[in-house]
Amino acid sequence: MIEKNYQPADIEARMSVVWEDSLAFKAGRPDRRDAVPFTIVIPPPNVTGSLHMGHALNNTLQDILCRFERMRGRDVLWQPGTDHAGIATQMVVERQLMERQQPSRREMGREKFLERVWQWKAESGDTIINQLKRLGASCDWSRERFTMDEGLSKAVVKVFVELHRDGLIYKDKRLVNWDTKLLTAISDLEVQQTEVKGHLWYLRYPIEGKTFNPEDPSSFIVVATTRPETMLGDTGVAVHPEDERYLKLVGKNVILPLVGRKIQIVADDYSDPEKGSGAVKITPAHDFNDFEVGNRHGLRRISVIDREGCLDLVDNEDYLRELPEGASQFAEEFHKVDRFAARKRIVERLESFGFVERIEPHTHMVPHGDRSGTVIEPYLTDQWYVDAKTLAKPAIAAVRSGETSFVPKNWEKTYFDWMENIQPWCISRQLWWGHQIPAWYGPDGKVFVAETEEEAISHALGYYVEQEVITAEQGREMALDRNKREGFITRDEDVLDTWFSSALWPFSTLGWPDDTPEVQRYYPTNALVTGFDIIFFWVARMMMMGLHFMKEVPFSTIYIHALVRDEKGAKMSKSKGNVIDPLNLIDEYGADALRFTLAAMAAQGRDIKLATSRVEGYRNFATKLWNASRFAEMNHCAVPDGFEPAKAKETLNRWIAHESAHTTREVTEAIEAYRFNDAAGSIYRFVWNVYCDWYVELAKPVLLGPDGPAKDETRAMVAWARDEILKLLHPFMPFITEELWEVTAQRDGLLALAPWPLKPAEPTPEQLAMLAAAAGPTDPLVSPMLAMPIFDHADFTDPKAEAEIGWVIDLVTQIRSVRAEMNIPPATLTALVLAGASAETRERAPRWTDVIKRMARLSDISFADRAPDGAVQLLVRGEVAALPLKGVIDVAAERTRLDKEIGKADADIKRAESKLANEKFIANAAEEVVEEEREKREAALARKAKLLEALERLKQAT
RNA sequence: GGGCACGUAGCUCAGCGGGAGAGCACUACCUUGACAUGGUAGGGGUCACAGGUUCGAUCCCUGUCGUGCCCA
Repeated sequence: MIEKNYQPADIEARMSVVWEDSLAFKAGRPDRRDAVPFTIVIPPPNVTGSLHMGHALNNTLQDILCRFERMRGRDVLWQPGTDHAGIATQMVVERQLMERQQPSRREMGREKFLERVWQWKAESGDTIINQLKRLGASCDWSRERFTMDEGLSKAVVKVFVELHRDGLIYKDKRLVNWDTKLLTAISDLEVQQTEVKGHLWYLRYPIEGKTFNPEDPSSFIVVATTRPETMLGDTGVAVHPEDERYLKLVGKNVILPLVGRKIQIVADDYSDPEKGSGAVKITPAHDFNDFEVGNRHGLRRISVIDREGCLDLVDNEDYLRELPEGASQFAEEFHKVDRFAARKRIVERLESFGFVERIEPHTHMVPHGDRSGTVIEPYLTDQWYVDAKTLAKPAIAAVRSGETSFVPKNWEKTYFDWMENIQPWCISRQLWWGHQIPAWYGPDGKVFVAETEEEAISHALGYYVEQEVITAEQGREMALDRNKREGFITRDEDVLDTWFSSALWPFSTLGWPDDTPEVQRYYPTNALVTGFDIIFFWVARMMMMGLHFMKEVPFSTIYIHALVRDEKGAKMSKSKGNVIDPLNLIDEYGADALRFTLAAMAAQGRDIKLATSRVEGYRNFATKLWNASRFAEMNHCAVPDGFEPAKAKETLNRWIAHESAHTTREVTEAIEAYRFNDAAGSIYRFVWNVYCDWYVELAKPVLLGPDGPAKDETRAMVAWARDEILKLLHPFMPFITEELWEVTAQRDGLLALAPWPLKPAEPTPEQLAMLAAAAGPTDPLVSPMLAMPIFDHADFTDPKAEAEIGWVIDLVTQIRSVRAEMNIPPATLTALVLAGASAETRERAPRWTDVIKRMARLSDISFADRAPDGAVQLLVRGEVAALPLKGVIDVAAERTRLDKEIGKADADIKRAESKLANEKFIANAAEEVVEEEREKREAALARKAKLLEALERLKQAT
């Protein structure tokens, strides 16, 4: 029994339990053992996060694919899980500690702090998972993974050790993006360039051997800089090799103001003669470009800023080397001054000595940390790097060859551009929460990379015995006795970039490095569904790691969806306060409505500006379906055993079977092509504008009429078409459809596992051979080329039924329209006269008398040779339908109406004729197009003739 | 500066070489036995602008203006 009102919250709560209890989403169900697998790995959300609109969209689309393929009979694995999100999570917990005025991370120490983070993960880790369940995500929840699980950690260590062994991971001292607030290195991708209004300072650097005089330009060279405080670390000045202004100065030295260091003027292309003064100061330890210039000219690197962004001068050997007397006093004065305060003070000091020529306002891009928001400091440290350039090569080739393809295709360009210019990937982070790097250091700092500490110590002992640092005897003792080797080697404190473990997600979640049945069966995965913002962070790295370790691409299709924005097109962000919480929408309108909205708006290549009114509209759509199902129930509609829609006798029933088959094809093809919006639009139209608006209405007289074969068949067909709707709609609106499926009939099983109305074809041997030869997409069932369906009922067509029902619809629509135009009240019934009707119409009409009378509010339908005098005359598919309204209608108004109609016909005739008169059109246009134009002309001419006749009759009547 | 999108009804968006579409909003009428979270009918657009290609351009090309995003 269907409840009177559609209450999404009740249904959704109940269906979640039903699915969970029946293990509906479990991969590898026994009944699917022989089925072709279909795999998607979820983009793992941050374990401490909560569901935002982007997740809602992302997971809705994945769920549509998974539910669709599950219904098509495949063994679906939608692999769920969460990401430990190193920096983000550590920040959350640290903030908590601060708010609760508890000991800080450093005060409590690494071990205690990590315990604390795990505790927080245990408390909040279920939040997002439960939210995904509320959305209806049909993941195999029994397989949930976490990037810091034991198994996944094992994969991480293995990958690190192997890449290190192969020389693809290495340690290097170079400039990194340093976050002075979080006190860690971050990767290029985590840096956001932000436009900042700053200044360009023009500084005078005195030339060696000349007496500095601010009035004498030959006594100094002017350099322009945006960061005057880094001048303390300058080790050169660069000018362009072809810049004639400075040619004779190249090779000479300048004396660094305030510091007294002697530095060289070098010629380098990096200096842009158009910019600033054409001369730039070179600070290799604090600027990426300067670092390169320094390398080219063998300039020293002097770090003058510490990890917290303060000047670091006292006891700084690099800084103090070769400085004149008195330099240490200056160092003490500025030591530990914050970089921005130092900027001000140094400029003041320079000004007081006349070293500042001028200051210009200057807008430029300044790097900021995406998490901390603080200005990133290029900082010289030892970090671990991945040789991304080498790993990128196969990843580029795989997309070039089409083994993996992007949908929409234009993202491939973005992918190639980035991959072809890829930089070494800095993977070490000075954090505590994450995978600790499996590297140990011996007493002299030598690195031993190994999967376990035992392994590392054995390598180390072997090495140091060989090096005669320890004796063989000592080595043996230390190997045997844990206490004796205590502190001999120490583990690298750093952890890995979160994205390092995410990069392994498509195979680590399946149990790799163990050779599990899941790895065999579900790798490579079929589709990856994600937003463009993580193509670099995640997609590219999965491609690299997948190809390197599995020798196969991780997925054959990468579907890139849009960003969800607010109604005005602004990116949703907490700081702007324009965030729409998907859970609020679910509470208010139901998960089905939200899902349908997102799917309907997910047109390729376009951002989604979410308007709540759309969600409301689709909630109404769900209500409509609910009520239509109630109607079917009230009329005892049920599908009898062995019912075959294609064998229906009644035209109306054949028509809905025809329309249903058409919709099935449309929806199926659209989902296969990732055109979610088209699929949603197609099913929406079918449910509302075909099934509800016409089929059910046209069926009412039969259902309310006397019992008999026609009524039996109609009851069956109403229920059958409803079931087809439930199936087609299920991937989009799983809750309401599953509920209706359950309550409308005795079922063999869940709708989630019911067969899709249109089955994919098994590839033929020829197709398989073709596939092997082409070495193309590895997934025959989703490859468009091979998706030649075996139709069951979906190839059913009945043009005759379509024509007949089309006539009924046109007739009713036109009568309604003219009634409204003539202001005939709904309560007034009118008669209908079919004038000069064809044999076909005379045969058809009696079948629809009840329906037409009911829907067009008629008292009677009759035939006549010609329309009665003073009647309103309509042209329906070329024949006259007359409403004798003498006395009721305004004759003048009717004449105006007819004139307008004639005008339209004239316009059509004119358009068609001008085209047909054009020789070039006849010569060049396709034959069908020309023929179509002729038909249009004939139809319009006929229409006009009839209308003129009608007008004539009207005149006679008055 | 380079790249990628996008300017279509009041709003949010589809469409895309052969007569402009949806939802919401709006107007009028309707509580008819699934549904007022509804029904019926209707108004509303030189498809940003200017050139070009074509028998034919909202659609393809070029340019201009405007908007957004990504990378330097």
